[in-house]
Amino acid sequence: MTITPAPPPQGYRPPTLEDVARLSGVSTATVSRTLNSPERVREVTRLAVQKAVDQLGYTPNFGGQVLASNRTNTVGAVIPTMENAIFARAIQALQETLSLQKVTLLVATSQYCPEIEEEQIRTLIARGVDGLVLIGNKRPASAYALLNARGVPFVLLWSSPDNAPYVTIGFDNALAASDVARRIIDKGHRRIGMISGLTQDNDRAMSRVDGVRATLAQEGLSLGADRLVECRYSLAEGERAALKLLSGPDRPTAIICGNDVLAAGALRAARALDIDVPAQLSITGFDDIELATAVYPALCTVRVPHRRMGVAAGECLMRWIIDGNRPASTKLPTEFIDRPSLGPLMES
Amino acid sequence: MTITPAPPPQGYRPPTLEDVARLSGVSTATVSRTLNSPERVREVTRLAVQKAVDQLGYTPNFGGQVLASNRTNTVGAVIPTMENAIFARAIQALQETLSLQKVTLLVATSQYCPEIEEEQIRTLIARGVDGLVLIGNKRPASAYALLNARGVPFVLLWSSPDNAPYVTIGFDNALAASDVARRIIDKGHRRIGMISGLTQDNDRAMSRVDGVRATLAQEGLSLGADRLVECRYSLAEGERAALKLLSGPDRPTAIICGNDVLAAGALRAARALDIDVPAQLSITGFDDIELATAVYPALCTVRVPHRRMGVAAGECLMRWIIDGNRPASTKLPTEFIDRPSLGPLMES
DNA sequence: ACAGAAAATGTAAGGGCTTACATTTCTTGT
DNA sequence: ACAAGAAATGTAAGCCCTTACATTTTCTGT
Repeated sequence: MTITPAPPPQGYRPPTLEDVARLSGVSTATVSRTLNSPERVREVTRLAVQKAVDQLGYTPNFGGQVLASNRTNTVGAVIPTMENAIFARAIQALQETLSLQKVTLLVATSQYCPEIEEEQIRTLIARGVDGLVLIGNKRPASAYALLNARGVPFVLLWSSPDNAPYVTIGFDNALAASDVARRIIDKGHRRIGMISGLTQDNDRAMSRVDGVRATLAQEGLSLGADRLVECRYSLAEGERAALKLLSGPDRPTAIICGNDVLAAGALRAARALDIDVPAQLSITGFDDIELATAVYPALCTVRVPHRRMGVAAGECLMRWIIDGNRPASTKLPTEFIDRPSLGPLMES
Repeated sequence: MTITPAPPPQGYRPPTLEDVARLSGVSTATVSRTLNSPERVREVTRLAVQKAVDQLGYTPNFGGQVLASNRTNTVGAVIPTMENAIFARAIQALQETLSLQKVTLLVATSQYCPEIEEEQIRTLIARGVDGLVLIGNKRPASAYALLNARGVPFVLLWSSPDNAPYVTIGFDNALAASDVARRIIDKGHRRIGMISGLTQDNDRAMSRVDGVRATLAQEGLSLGADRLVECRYSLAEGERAALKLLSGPDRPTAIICGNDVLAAGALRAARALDIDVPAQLSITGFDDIELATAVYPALCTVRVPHRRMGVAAGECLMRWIIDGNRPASTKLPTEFIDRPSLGPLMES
């Protein structure tokens, strides 16, 4: 069995536009046109060029293209993490949308850290991305300055378009969370706790807390320090946070979680403490990822329009890049998903 | 509130190397050196150049760099899907490793489809990636031809290095699966079923089935058509497959799943049929993603060295790209993770 | 069949950077 | 203080493509 794959033939120089032009007997301009706007080339010419291209195995040189056209056909996205399926799916949708326009997506992650995010934005800009997709609207002014300095089109996802003067494709986090709280109250719950992601630097997490707080307030309830725990978005941290909420006196009968991963952690905590869900404790999540139905009982949650955001971001950004006009923001709806982890308050 | 962010100043032309050279009173070559190999420039000069760079806010033009150096400092990876956390995490590790060398990662997904994968490889090559990371070793000859034609360094992940004449950083899928089967047998199980990912086009799935089959054979057991179901890697499909395995007569007392997602699906099926895990049915997974401990009971599984593969792939590829020598393959160990979803056979 | 308009093609000028090689400047050892 | 070698810097030739504009070919209507 041959172990060494054919090495690049030495002295081999990949064919260039000029080689194709020579072989097909036309100018380089015509070859370029054949490749980029075939409708502007007569059929016979086009065929001849095509033939030469195939024969030589010609592939355009990326650097040359970029230098000459001043476009990379690349869009960048910076997401907090790929490990939460919700972002992975949105990115997938974005990618599919962009690839329809022959645009490639560069994905970077920030680990929810503003400094890393800014660094990633810088890197992507240095790579000449034609546009950017970012999550949320809370970031240092220096990051926005960077974006504006280069005039790179960018759209924000996940936040509410109401909250920032940038093109945003998102949904009303506060309203959705508020709705969850309302329904929990309607089930009779009064001792309600919340596990939130870190609200520092995270407008979505903040809005969700605000929404819950506002609704509780309508009922004269509050979300005191003993009823609200912030932690990073991980199963283990969610579990720890829930243990804390559940171990005090007067423990909550319902816990609203900032996302499904935290809720799954809370579920694990309930199991560890031998607290039945939903009979003794209701738990709700946010996102509606697959995990929500993998756990038992299945998580009551909020469905976030991740795919629609991804698609819309791609379309919106491409429009902006191509015609140069800053498009409008879009607010998408969320959907409350009722599942068994939320139940009525039982008298105890 | 201003709605329109500052537009790119019209007539604005980003500063070039030459602008920096002029301002700092040196040649463009020196500026280039200052940026790319500062140790070759005297300190006073370096400082002067740095100052000019800062003053002008200079950023190298990507196209120019690529064209002149014939390197993009980009590596591509094609993975089946981002929605399985195992790949997401490996990619994360790869990305971190590459970024140490100022290399950017382009990620594409194939949805486990060989044609899409080939198309993605083509696209990445057209974008001038300096190297590629691919999952598995089973793909059409045309895909390998593509890779060889351009002489792009590439490494394969996840497969066993024994199975293909390419640089591979993986582990012994067959052995790991075999080990799982062994342990299940040792717990007394004899009626053993398996839910596998689609083995067509997937050497890892195939190897896992082979491993299980071999071990069962040692005990005179077989994995007949009634005991092996193939399906796509999703929770719902795993559930459906398990329902099938569990609804026949003489149902298995243990089900080996091709990954954790399938196992979580199987767990859901067991719950639907009111079959207790592990008392009446043992279930094992593969990967050891977070999901494995989010479900109840926690999944017995095999820990796959995803991060190590990602890191090794990055290092290996960069070495290859830089010094031009094809590196060796690496086989990493896996670890059996014993958790409650696997229990001894109970007399019934 | 021909003028004039439209379509197709060609010419050639960049675009910004890296780097081989040439030149200048600095070190070192005596 | 000077020659020889080392270090630093400069010169200029590409790298490959796109596109504005110029030229040629084809088409249209009469």
